[in-house]
Amino acid sequence: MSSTSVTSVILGLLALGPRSGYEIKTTVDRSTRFFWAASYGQIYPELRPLERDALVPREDSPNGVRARRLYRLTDAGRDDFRRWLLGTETTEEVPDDNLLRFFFADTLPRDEALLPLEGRRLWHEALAARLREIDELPGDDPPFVDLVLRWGIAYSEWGA
Amino acid sequence: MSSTSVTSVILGLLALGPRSGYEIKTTVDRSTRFFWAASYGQIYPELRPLERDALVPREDSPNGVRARRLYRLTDAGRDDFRRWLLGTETTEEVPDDNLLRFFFADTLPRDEALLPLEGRRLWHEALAARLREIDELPGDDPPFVDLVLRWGIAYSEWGA
DNA sequence: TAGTGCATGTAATGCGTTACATGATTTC
DNA sequence: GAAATCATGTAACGCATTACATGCACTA
Repeated sequence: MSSTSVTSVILGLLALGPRSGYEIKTTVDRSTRFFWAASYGQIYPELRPLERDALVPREDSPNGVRARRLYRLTDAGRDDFRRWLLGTETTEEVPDDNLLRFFFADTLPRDEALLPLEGRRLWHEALAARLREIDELPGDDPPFVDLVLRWGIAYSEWGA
Repeated sequence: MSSTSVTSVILGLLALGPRSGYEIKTTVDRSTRFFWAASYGQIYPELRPLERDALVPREDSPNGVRARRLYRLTDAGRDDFRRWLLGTETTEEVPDDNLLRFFFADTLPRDEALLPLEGRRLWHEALAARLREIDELPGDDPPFVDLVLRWGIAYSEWGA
């Protein structure tokens, strides 16, 4: 399975309940859009290989009369998703993966649900440390440039 | 002049002092990288039209012996940059422009330097309002999805 | 009955990153 | 004298957005 963010998000949304491609898109637009967006051009093509890997077998189930394809997670798919969700590959730099895991934390049982949250916190701390490092070395930065750095530091620290 | 972010950033860095393409890249890597990055593939090609528009006439000035092209802002370029910096086109959704204006605020005289900061605050408030709106309508979201929304709201409110 | 929303998909387009080419110069 | 850094640039590639094509169904 290809491991881009789209894959994980699709799997995650299907873990919350069966959906069509169209619904995946609208859900993303309502929820993660502010930090992570997706377009039909990503979603529909990605559904194909996911079917192939037996992760999401589709059921042609017309809702009322209108034709649409509902996708549902198989156990294998649920496992794959769980593996991603509990994964901790520190994707240094980009906050996406961290936030997305955070976002899907409630698909986990109660006693594990805090792990993604913890991962996010660790990432925040790592970022804060790196920014502080930069802030302390040369010293020839104009005031506002420095302010943005401080803002970044404060922002990271606030994530705890 | 094309009005992508690269343009503004190049202009902004040159407003802080003359630089070469290489130095523009390294400066960006040290400073804005965490929220806005640029590659040679963007920087060097963009320098050409900026020259054409007489914004940044280059001077072939070997530093010591090594050949490099220093770029300096013309008055016209400074004006263009100032116009962008004080601009308030609310680029709804994407925080980049806001943060970048924030970042370059110290190229402005003291009495105007707070304007970009204010712009950033307004953007934060607008975002917070929108998230709160979303948070309040349907109500069928699982707990952590809601938590992320609340996180977004808190984050936005914190920007004040 | 005209317009909007549901629904699936693909092709074109745009844009940024990665990788490469090239060469001088400092540093170890 | 080898490796790292300074320095400028371009071509290929990958990937996501935009726009388009298509058609049914609900609603004003």
